[in-house]
Amino acid sequence: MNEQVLTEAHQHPVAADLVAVLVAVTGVEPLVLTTQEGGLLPSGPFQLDHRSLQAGLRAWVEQQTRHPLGYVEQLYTFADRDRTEQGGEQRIISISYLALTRQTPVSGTAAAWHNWYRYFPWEDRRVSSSASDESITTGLRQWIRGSGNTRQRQARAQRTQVCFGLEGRPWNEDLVLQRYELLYEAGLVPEARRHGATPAAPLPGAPMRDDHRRILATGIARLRAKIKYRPVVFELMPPSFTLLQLQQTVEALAGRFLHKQNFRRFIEQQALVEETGALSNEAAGRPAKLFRFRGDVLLERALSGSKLPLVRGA
Amino acid sequence: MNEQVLTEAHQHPVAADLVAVLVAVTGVEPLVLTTQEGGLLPSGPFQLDHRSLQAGLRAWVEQQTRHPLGYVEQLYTFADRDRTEQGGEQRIISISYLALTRQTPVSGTAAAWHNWYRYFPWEDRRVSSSASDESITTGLRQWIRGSGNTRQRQARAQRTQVCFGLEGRPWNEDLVLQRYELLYEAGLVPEARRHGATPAAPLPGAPMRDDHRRILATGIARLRAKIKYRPVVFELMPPSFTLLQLQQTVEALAGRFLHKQNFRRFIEQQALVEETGALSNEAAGRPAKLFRFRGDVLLERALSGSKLPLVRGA
DNA sequence: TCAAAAGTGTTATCCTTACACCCATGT
DNA sequence: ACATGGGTGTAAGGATAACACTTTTGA
Repeated sequence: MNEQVLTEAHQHPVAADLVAVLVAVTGVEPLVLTTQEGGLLPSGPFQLDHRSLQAGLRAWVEQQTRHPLGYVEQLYTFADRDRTEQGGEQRIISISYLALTRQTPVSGTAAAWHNWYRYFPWEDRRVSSSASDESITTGLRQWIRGSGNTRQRQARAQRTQVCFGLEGRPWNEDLVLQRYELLYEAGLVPEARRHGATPAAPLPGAPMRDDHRRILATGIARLRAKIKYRPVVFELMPPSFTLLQLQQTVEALAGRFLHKQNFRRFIEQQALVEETGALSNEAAGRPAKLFRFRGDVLLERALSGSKLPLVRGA
Repeated sequence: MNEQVLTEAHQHPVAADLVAVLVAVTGVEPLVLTTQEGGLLPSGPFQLDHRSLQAGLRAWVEQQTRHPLGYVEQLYTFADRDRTEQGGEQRIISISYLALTRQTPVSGTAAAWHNWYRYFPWEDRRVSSSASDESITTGLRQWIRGSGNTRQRQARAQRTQVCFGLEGRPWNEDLVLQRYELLYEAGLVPEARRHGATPAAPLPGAPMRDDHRRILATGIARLRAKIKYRPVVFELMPPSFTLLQLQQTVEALAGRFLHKQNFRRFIEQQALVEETGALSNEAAGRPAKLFRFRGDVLLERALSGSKLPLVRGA
């Protein structure tokens, strides 16, 4: 293999881009911070003076949006697909991050918060599925029919059914990325046109530049999965909150309504919150107890839940 | 901000390295594929002729080890810390992957399989914790004492207790990376010396070059967490296997013994396997039924388990 | 007084954990 | 016969899902 020679000497240069999916929630709306009139996520190149990837990301986001980052975790690193629209010589790698914050107004920059369902209307199952669902199923049915052999047609049909919870299958809110990629393959999102797809009937849902919408889908999927087993929601909450506010925050992220009593049991069973003693009377109705997050439990126990059936002794 | 100027024009070049944590299991041993006498994981630079990151990874691993990859998933992208020992001008980022395979002998290359507990002896709780545990607790106690104020000392003590399941706390097998990083911070692994730590008493457990041992820890942690909710173990199994073999494979990965009957219920409850009809009489004792993995279920249902208390209607 | 939200009680069902015990085979 | 591993039964306890109902406030 003559490639072996390259191993030592050449280090093929690439450009590394840092991209942030910065999320906040107000009331019942999940928000994502964008630049360029909602067409891009905050991002910038990884530079030599950045001490680490995270440090670089923080620098870019704070510069572009005047918004300091709190909780940050790495999402995924992308390099395949035609990543930039112009498509120059150099390869670009995107290292993406999920960041959570209490929403604060952005001032004096081109950054803006947008409801993330603007980009993925089909992901909000709280609204009685309207125009969005109609055009999706129509478009996908066409894509299924458009495939060559019966075998492939069946595979496409099944994939569609699983992703969108059709034919009696349950809706799974975690499959955000799978759904987006399905629509991409089916040529139903404008971004796919850059990949030489037939320009099918456009779907409701705003596109983004480069593959930022795909990155956003990755972020939403990760967050939806994570709130189930890690107390990350609290990064999005004010210091004290009512249980309804907490529930509505989770509902905003998951795009689904939750069962009130069972949700409360779910929360109290994890012993993650404690009463502040104060009451809230912001909403109509009866004043609710205010709670605060017990940050200390994160240290005390390593929440994980073994899940495997261990033997007693060991 | 004059950095803004850089955004458009400059793309600071970095080198992107692809690193694979390739795992297999034989009998009761978890194995990882290495090069350089066990000092490195298979790796190589991302090149212009690689169609995607994964494609590049596959190319490198197949070239270095003659071993084709099956299941592959991205792990994490590293860039912080002094990544290379020489530390040149250029920044290097490592994009790491976890790969699973049925073990096959490697031939005619410098690659070799090693039991991964060679690098992390303390992670195997199946052997009655011997020399390894002794020197760890001693070393960490010293590190705790060595901290300035009482507050920090307490924090270190608590972190140690959670990570290593001390003071009545349960052992959590998922905290592989946290444990390694703790030992790194405490200067108890040789790799830390590159970071200017006091050369403390060396711990049992082989080091690796660059930060490959950290990447390996990341891979093990991911795999241990994942086997609990995704049927990835089957990537490591032969086409047909007994339930004991399956259990021992999981035990090898988790480093813990499992409860036989409950493990079987756990498996059958997920309906992931079916009997082949044949029997195995390789081991002593009564011949066991052979099973095969039902790959079809992966398509049928999107296994996920909502976990959130949804309302009936929606 | 009525709408809106808070909060309590209760049930059946399922999963988890932990026992104890019997079965089939090779040496 | 006995060691080794295969396989079954079952009972207690906790978590989940689904009910219905009472309480407290503001308008």
